[in-house]
Amino acid sequence: MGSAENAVSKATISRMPAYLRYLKGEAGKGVAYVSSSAIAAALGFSAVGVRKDLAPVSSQPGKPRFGFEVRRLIEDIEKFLGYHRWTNAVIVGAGGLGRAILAYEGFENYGIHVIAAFDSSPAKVGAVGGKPIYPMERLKDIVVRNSVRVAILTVPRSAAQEACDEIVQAGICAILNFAPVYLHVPEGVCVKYEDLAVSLAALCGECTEDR
Amino acid sequence: MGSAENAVSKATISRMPAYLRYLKGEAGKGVAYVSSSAIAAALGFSAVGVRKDLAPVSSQPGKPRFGFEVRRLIEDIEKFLGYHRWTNAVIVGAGGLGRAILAYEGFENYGIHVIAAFDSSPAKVGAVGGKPIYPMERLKDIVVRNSVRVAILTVPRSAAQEACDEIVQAGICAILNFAPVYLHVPEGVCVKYEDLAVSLAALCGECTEDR
DNA sequence: TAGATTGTTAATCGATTAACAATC
DNA sequence: TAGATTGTTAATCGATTAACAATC
Repeated sequence: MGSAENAVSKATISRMPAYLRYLKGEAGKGVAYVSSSAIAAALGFSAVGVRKDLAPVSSQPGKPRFGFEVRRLIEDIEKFLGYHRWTNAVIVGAGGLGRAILAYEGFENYGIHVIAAFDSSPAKVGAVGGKPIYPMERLKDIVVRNSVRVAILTVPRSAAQEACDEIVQAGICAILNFAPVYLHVPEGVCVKYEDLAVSLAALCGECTEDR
Repeated sequence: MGSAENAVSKATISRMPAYLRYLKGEAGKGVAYVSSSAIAAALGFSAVGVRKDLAPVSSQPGKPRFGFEVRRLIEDIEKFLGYHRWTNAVIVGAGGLGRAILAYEGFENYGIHVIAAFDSSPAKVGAVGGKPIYPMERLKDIVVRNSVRVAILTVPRSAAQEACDEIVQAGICAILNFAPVYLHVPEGVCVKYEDLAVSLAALCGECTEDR
């Protein structure tokens, strides 16, 4: 529990979701054990790399001749990634994307409760998929009362910085930003840019590059 | 034009969108020149790193005492990232997320035309934001006719692999996958996992970690 | 036992940082 | 000119790969 984390590199952490996806797929097919080389082949990594990644995360060493126990490893990675601590999140901006995310149920698997959305337009107030959409005025109140730490920002580009300021004002410390704008935030607040167009453009690039 | 790219590292490329976002923000404020140290401070990078990143991309070296010309640099980075070559894309799965993305106009800035969506349910056929939603049967035909190379997969988890197979069958070579499932694809097809829950969970982690 | 697979130590590779000369 | 800022060469750092002993 020391502050010097047990030396798991960022690169390793970034690969964990890929392991998790693959392992869940195998578990679904009823596979009980999987070797590092099988994982590596499926994911395009090296087998040694896989073992090195899994070593500090797995609660039980892999068994020579068998490999890793799939179910147990899934459990370990989820625990490692913190999917077992629950976090409350809100959505700011109830347009098409915001509403789609509000209705999406997949977050629960990752220990995230998306509890509500907010929009400055009164016309948008209401509910989607059983979850409420409130007017912006209520943001701070609800954030504080539910100790929400994370916001998903899905307003149009032009409204992004203003909405961001309100979010920060409400006391939120992490923003997943879908607006393609650079956001100015005070120190201590982290922003992750989830720019669909950039992702897609990058993919196009990769696709074209190797021919 | 040689196949050995002019040595721009992957790490450098991954930072380009951040530069672009920041520069566009400054351009919007009317700033004409910006120094590497200003960029670095705003983005949390090192000034030397910024200069090294920009050197191979910028068509004109930075001017001592001034820095880089904002407008020109934006132009250069966009060109470098290929936002000027147009690519056609389609969406597979016209649920909430698929429709939201279909209606989203931001892709045009990145040289991407999202031309249509497809869904296996006849009830979903129609249009959103002036763009058509076709039945899945028409996928291959339209992909071939418009030489679509990229697909955005927004079907539910359970339908993902099957839809993916159809996409690959239609001749697409890159998939942006929003379903939280590991996809099996033939060699040469690249898949990017855009797992909202993972992004959000990672953000929560970062947010919690440093206290 | 024999063989497959693991975990670890050492070597390589790539990217970042530090130091400094070049330039407007 | 003086000073701020650039681009580049060398040193450091971190992550990946290679080699190999340990294990069921």
